[in-house]
Amino acid sequence: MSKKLTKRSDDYSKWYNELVNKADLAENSAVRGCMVIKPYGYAIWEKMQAELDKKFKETGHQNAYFPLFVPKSLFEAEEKNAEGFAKECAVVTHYRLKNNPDQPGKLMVDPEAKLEEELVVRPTSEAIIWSTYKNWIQSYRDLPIKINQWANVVRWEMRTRLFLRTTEFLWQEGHTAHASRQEALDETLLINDIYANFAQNFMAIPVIKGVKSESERFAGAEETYCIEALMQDGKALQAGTSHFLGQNFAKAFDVKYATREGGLEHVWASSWGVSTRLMGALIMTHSDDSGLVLPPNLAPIQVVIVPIYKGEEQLAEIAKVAHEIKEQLQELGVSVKFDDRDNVKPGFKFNDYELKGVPLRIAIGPKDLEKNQVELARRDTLSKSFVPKDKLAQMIPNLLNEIQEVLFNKAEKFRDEHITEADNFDAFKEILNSKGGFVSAHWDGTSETEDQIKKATKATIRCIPYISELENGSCVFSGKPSAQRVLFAKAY
RNA sequence: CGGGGUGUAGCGUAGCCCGGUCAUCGCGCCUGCUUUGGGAGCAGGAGGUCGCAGGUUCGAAUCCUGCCACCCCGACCA
Repeated sequence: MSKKLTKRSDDYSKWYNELVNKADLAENSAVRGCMVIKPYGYAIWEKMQAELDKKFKETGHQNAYFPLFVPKSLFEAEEKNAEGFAKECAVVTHYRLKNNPDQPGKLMVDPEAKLEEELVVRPTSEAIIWSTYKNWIQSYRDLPIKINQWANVVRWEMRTRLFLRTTEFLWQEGHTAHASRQEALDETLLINDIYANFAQNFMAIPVIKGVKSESERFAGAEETYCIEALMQDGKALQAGTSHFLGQNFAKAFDVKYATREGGLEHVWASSWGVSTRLMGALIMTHSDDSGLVLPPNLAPIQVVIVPIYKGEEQLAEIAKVAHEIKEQLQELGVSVKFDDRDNVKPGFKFNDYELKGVPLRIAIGPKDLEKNQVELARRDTLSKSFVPKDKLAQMIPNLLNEIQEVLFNKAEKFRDEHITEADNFDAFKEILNSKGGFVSAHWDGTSETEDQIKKATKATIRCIPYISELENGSCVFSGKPSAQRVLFAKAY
């Protein structure tokens, strides 16, 4: 296997897979379509979790946990939701194995141990949660309920891809119940904003907030809001969704509350989630041919110190300086690793931390000790400079902020350059085939047209952006009147 | 479930058409010495039911049959 990473431009999928492996983020497991998230990858996910969790709690949400298994009868209660997920459910039908009489040493499913009712492994938790909320809600005094759960879900997809689409994935899913339509809608939008801010400010991933078209809407929702990001290969990625569920689940599970006025009404709901798919977005937004590039906010290691030395005495001298620097920086809240492994050479370490996307690298050698300086290298620009040792503490926090900003600006510029208007279908197709990215075009509002466009180009409506201004035009496909542009793209 | 492809060491592979010291090479791993300012060098070493089961043959990784697994392209999709 080559030491070098495949170039992004040569084979984007191959580059992506190699990067995920070589940066020590995750690997395919022997289990169909599932992945193993390795410690380094998981550390990044934990950073995301911590930040999101903080935001949810700041806005009055609480964490809870609901069962993995959903009895089929509950699962099917909300018909549209059930229908939407039916084709990708793992189902538990038996609860016991036994020795196989025909093949000694092998086990078989015990036909005697068939479940009365099959259990669906949750592809999403609305059903199990709403069957529980029914017991929790009687009066307007019980509302709102604003709960989030960190969990795994299973969707038996035909084709999988590390982080972007795996059979099992980790996510958070929020499920709220409210006394009024407006309150539930406000919640839905609030969360979409939280997602957008998180993506942009924390992950440095520019996103477009919008509404899904009917055919892309969550099964069982009245409206799906989303954030859409653009990857370096010109394909769009849905990075998060927030659904306004109306009273669909309340009706399906008969969840009513006594109003202040003495009436009895169904409650209003929202649900929302982001998943480990965001890891994929992170990789495909910032990485380069040298590997992962992590925004400082997400980097488990923000600064790595690599010693360059001959012999143990020299290492000891360098280690003394390295530890000084490390302590100084840690007091400022910067996470630092001093890599004094003796079994790999400095050059290997340089490459390794570049692959892993560590934002800043400090190299200290004998020449630096003499001059009281260090070599400081930036991952985002791959540039190096010599910095007086005493300046580091004041420089580095600022530099980390700067890198965070630079990464966002760079990604935003790329994204903006890849939003192209098309006013006829030939231009539409041409844009998709050449530069890719989002195509901003008029659409007549029908699912039929969307479907035809998808068949012809593989592009779908990613969203109807919030900011899309009303503008009279005619549909790029059917020529029928349209009131605003929507964003099309090929998507992951 | 349709169409195409692949199974050889932990990973990536050569060999297969044309059966016969063919089990090849690279990475990784182990030991030793020398190295350390951009993925170390040299020497030695360990590691294989050639996917599984049959068949043809004096002889099969190689040919034939069946099975299994995986991958890619579609349908599906956070």
